[in-house]
Amino acid sequence: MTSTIKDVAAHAGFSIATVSRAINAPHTVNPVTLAKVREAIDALKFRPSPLGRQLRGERTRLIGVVLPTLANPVFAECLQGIDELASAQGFRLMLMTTQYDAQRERHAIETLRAQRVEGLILTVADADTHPLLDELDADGPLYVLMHNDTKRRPSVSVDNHRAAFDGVRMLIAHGHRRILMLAGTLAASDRARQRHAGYAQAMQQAGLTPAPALEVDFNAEALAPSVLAHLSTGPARPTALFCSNDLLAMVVMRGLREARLRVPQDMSILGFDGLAMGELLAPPLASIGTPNGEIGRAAWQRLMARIGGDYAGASLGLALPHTLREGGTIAAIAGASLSEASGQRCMPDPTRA
Amino acid sequence: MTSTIKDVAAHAGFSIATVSRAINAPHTVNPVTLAKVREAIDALKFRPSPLGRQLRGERTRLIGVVLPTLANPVFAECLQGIDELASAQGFRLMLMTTQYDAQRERHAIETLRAQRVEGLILTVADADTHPLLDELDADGPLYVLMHNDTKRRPSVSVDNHRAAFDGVRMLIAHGHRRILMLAGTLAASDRARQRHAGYAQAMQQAGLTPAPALEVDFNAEALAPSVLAHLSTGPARPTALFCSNDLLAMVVMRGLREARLRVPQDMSILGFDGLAMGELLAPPLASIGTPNGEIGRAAWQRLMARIGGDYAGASLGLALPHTLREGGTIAAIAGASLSEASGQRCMPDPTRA
DNA sequence: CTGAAAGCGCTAACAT
DNA sequence: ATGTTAGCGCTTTCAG
Repeated sequence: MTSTIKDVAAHAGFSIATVSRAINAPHTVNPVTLAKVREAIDALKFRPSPLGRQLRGERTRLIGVVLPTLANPVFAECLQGIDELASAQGFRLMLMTTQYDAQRERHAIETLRAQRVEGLILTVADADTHPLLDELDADGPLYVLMHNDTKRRPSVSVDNHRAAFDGVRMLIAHGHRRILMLAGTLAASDRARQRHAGYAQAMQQAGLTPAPALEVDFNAEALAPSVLAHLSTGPARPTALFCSNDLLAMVVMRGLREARLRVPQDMSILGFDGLAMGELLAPPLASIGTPNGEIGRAAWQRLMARIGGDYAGASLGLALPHTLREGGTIAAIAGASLSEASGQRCMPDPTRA
Repeated sequence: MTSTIKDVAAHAGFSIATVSRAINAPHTVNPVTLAKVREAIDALKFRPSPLGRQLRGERTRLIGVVLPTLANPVFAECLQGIDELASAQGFRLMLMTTQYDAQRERHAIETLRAQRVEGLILTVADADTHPLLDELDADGPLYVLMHNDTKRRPSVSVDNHRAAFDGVRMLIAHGHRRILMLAGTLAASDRARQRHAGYAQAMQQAGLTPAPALEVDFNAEALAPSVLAHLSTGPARPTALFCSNDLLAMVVMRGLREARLRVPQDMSILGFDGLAMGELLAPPLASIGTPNGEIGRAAWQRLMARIGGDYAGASLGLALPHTLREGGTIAAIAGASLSEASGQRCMPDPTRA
């Protein structure tokens, strides 16, 4: 395995150029020669080193992937989707995670760039205001964003605004009037912003008053007293919570249980992400679903399109359809008209596609 | 960014060798020169290409990671642990997944090897009988296994036999006598075998008869009729199920619910993995926990030790301590003595450490 | 159809 | 302290 093209050439009795051709353009070499070279390759268990090729300035067949974390299955699923296509097409993946940290984002991109990746698939905290992406636009490599919901850059996501809007409308159709949105500490991300905007629009459209998102500490064992106060006190307490992601929704559900609030009788819960695991909860978690594997695969295809020179079709944001999973965590409030709830079937906004 | 060491040299008015030294051994160059070179580096936004270094035969600073899948949080967590240390130490990770497929395992290892990774961290289906690992032992690169529980090779895991033994003993201490083990379709893995052996030993030691593991289709929506028949019929039906992993346990819980069997009143459930998510279920899933992040980090450290030439300490299997999470999915059977349950505190077998 | 040689970006002797 | 040069493994003109 430490054998090089030189060894093969010597073993076969030809020049390294012929060996190279035998590998990369078999039809240009004499069949007899070809056979001998192949024999030598087998005998020496030779595998051409990508390093040589890469250095030679050709394609490195390397794609960088930058994700916030793998602790959230959303990203693990995306990566799974990417990996599927990548390995089928003979590309290698170089992975870096950022923990939502801007400095680590910068470092990851620089490292990958230095490694001469041919393309980059990434999820950043906030795509619109990201100077690094401007740099990438300026002098490569080509990239595609995942889950960053922006019109200004090549990306694959769902329409977060619309998705949240649909979800909250569904809560309203179930008779809820006091609906609060809960967000993780990462309220600064572009998707969190857009989900809140969707929430606000749905509320206003129904003549209700949206509230700012309430920040919840993700890693805490129980819900903070200040948060609980918002949820359980008085006649004005919310009857439904829209959580900006499923992991958060699960933590909140546990917190509520510990606070002796029943889901969904005392509080309805709507998550965002559609994690498969949510369905296994009791009651099964209602959630707005994103097709993560599909997002990963679509991001890959767009990246390949861009690398192939197809800038026109692949330069803008692509919104994949979201789904609405109506689990057991949503109760209807007495007297509500449910007629409004049906008929809204989760289409992406066509102006974004 | 497409600038090379040559460009910098030209810009600064020195030779490429001086530039190289300025980067790799700053103290050996004249401070004034150094300043000029650095200025040029900044001006051109030059970052040395790892490719050149790698080809030069130095360290590639590349580590390959081979995992069955990222859909199971167990592996995502391991990867997270690895990534933590890797990025802190300036290594890059190349990731490949195998979907438990032997051919893909082979392909992944060959690809990574061709890329000249300095080391490999992997989880394979069955470590003991794996010819590829013998090849790796023979001519590198160095590797460490994760979650493969074998004495014969460098690995980091828990003591699966002992862990299953502890867990099943706990079930027995709760008064259960008819305990069945359920396994995913991957019953062929080394860990599944050892978990079953642990189950069998605990049963026998209590004078009970172990049964072969019952295979369950992971991806099915509901439990197969044939499986349900095993679980729900007659007076000899099991009162407790030991599931070979948490994902399986969750699927089984849903299946039981649909079959109108209550957990834990009608059936107790014990999982394996200790996924954080299991605690959010209702009732919270009892499970044997593996410290996945820690396993990833330990694997990294062993690999680094081996690369550093420390073969003695890092060449054998390391078993990290498992934990026993007693969730709400386990009910006591009337008349059981619980005295036996306490006192067993999840230590790894000292002969393995 | 095959070989010789240049060069990708870099490091490390070896010279100066 | 700095420059010159060879060479890592490979692909690709350019000659034969």
